Amino acid sequence: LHDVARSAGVSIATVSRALSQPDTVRKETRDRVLQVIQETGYRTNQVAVQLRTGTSRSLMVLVSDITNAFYAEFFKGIEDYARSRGYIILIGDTSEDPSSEQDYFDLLSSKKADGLLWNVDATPQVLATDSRTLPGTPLVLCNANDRIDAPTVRIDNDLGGRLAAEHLIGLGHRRVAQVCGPIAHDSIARRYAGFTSELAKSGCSVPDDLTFAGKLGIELGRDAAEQIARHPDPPTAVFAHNDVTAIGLLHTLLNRGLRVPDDISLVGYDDMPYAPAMTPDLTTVRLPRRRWGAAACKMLIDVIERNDVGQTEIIIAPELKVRGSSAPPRSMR
Amino acid sequence: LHDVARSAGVSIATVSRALSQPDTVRKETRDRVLQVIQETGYRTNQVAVQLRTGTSRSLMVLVSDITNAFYAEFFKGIEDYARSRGYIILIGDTSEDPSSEQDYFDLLSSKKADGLLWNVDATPQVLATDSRTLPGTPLVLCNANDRIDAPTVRIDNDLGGRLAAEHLIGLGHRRVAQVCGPIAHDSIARRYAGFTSELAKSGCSVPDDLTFAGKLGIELGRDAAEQIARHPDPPTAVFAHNDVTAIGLLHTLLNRGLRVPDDISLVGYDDMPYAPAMTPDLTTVRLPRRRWGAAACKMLIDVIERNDVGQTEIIIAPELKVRGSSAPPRSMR
DNA sequence: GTGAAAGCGCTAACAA
DNA sequence: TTGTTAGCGCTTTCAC
Repeated sequence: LHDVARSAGVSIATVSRALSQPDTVRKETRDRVLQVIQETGYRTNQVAVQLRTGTSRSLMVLVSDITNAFYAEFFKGIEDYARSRGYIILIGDTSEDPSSEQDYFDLLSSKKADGLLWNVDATPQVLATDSRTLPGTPLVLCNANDRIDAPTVRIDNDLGGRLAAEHLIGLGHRRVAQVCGPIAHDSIARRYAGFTSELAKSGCSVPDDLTFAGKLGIELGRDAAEQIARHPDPPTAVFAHNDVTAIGLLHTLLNRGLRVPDDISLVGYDDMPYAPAMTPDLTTVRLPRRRWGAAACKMLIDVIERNDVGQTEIIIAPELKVRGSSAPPRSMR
Repeated sequence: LHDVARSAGVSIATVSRALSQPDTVRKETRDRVLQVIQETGYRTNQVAVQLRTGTSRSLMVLVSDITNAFYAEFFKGIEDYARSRGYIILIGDTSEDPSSEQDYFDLLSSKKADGLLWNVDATPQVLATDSRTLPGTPLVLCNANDRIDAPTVRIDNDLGGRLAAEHLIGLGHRRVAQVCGPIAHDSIARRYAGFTSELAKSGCSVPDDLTFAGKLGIELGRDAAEQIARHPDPPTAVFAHNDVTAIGLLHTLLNRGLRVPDDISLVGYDDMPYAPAMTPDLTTVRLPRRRWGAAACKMLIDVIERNDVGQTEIIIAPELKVRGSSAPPRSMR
């Protein structure tokens, strides 16, 4: 900055102004300054700006497991929107590890980021031990969490569960299995509740021995499929709480000689990119992940910039994608 | 800091030292200071530290498309290793957009990050227009790129291609198709070169009308499959440059009534989590993505901290995972 | 319209 | 062992 000022024959204050408030500087002066900046390739030091102004134009995004391919589109939605408002994003993976969470929170209180977009599943342990750890920075949740009071942009998982149930009931299924994630996660609990309550409308319920719960993933799907294949009175349909799990189910069911959807129908959740390329292609509840990320990001930036946020909770509706893995049960054909 | 100093009855310098160089402070003083910090919940402002010391203990990771699920494990490898050395990572998606790249480079010259881990595919356009844009910060590439001179940690894609060819040749295939990504990408060019050169050893080559190139993805796989299915003299095996593309191929081949691997064998690349859950499960070239990320991250931190980096190029070997989608051609059975 | 100077919160050289 | 102080690079009053 000093060098630029010297070369342009002005003070550093003028250079600074030429950059941040161009109209407060006479045109000729401004042009001269910008000329020098062009020549020297000067770039302002963001850290100094940040220290001085207390603003970083960056957002922290925290997820519990970056390994989950599910987040890819979600990040993209955030990234694109953030960029359009002049922010960049910092993605962090807490691995649900308290010390890791603490590290990221420290960055926030250091004002390295202006706000936090938190896709929290389980209530983080930091909150249990020390309520002070949640920094007084703008925060938007991407999942409902009754332990934390903050604006939220979330998927309507209750609706998602109901869509799946409605579809299966509509096809004529009455004996149905469900493969759930950790019920302590709000998003999972709602899928579960939506699915079972919609079934209940038709007098159906999922028996305990057809309810499988665990960490969602291929392995859980495989395990559930094994038990279903061995079951004396097997279900005619299964609802899996995400597509990866559904893939595991599908693979093992086919291996065990069951035909999908002839013997058993399968409904997934998420609509991952590979869902339409399974054989049979997977009926699933589509989550508009990119839109979800963008909406959450918009709300966070609005909070940061104290714009009119309007509603404090946005609920995004999923959508059923009917494909080849679901059909009426054999008894109906 | 001032407040803590006042409460503890010492100077701010002592507080600073108690935190960063505990042994230069008398134990009693230190304890008193730490006590106060504990009570007040003081957290040091990283931005100020950064401005003063010129170090941020954070690393920038740049990829061209975060939407690619392939990166998930790669990020995790980086994250875990970075954390073990006390660094945090900032993930950015350039979308191969020059202005976006420029924004991220600015962060680097601002010293918001101590170094850059760059998984560059195509040579970025910033380099073409302005050679000054590449900041003088520590840089490690995660893909070879002859336009940029920097330490590199990369996958041995030549070997990957050769493993696929060797496998197919070994099974007895002689008429083989290949579905490639953009040949301008170094990683793709090497897969291609490795595959074709290994085939050449057995006097085989991939005819032009069985070579399909484009943006890797389900659609490319589908298109290739259509053409293969219609081909008057179809191949007995296909090598796809990644698993997503292989999934698209598999789906359409099966839809067109071809049996895999009975009529046609299929080999993918990457070993994505869903590869073993396809039907048939996918033979593929496994890339140890987590190890790759960790190795790259280690090299970058070593460069930053001026440790002995040793070699300046690390090449990570992929590994063939033989599964159900490949078998000898019908003529050999 | 422009310049001088204070200061964001911290670290490190130097002094005591 | 501890305190004083300069200054990292910038923005922003307040004078001129």
